[in-house]
Amino acid sequence: MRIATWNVNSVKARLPLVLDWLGAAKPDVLVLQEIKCQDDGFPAFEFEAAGYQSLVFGQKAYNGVAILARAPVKDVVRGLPGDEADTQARWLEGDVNGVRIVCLYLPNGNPAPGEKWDYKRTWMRRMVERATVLLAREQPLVLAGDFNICPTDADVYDPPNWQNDALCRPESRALFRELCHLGFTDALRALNPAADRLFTFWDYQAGAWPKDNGLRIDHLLLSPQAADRLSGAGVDKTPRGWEKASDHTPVWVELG
DNA sequence: ATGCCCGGAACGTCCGGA
Repeated sequence: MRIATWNVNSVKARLPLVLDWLGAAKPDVLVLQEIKCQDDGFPAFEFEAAGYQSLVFGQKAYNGVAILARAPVKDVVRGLPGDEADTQARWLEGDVNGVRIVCLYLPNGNPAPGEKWDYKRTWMRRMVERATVLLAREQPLVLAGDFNICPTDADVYDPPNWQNDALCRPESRALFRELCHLGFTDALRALNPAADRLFTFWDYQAGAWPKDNGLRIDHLLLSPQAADRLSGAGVDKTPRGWEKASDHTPVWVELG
């Protein structure tokens, strides 16, 4: 079972590229972030024609997450529990062939300090709470998405310039480790322990892509029951080089 | 010098992204 994550930076603007990639990579599940549309604007018909069912938690203009799957998605949860007042569409759960899939779009948090920085940390505490509940089910579970966190300096092209950014700050990294220490495996890092320049995002600005000035912020975290089945993981950099590319590229895992 | 780019909303230019 192949599961992939991709922050597409508008699903409408990226539709031809996503369809091309689905046809080439043939994942069983693809989770999308920053779809930037409401549920009724999501191109479900086009994905259905490509063999994928759509589960959408959308929002006008900003955020928005979706799960594309070849098999039915069951036991759906829309939104990260823990704050009824939170209106941002950043969390979507469902079971696919017995594997619990979470598609998440963690807040950026810049500038720090500030309201957005506070929101990021509060959101991450809610994520830790929810992940604890899901881990107790002792089923294969994959937290996949744009975490907006570089776990270590090895995940940053220029660590000194990024040390005060919300993606790299010690508080962000500590919360990410707290999450991992509940029992998750960072799939890409587990299979590539010494690799550097293992990036998933390159800014549109300043020639970041041709200079390979990237960050690793898109992750797939596996519960023990999922990690036991881990047989492969990778970053597919090809779509970042396409015309009209997203600034993120797909990351995938293979569960045997 | 967080500006360069990009998408959405909306129709001029700002917001958000990371």
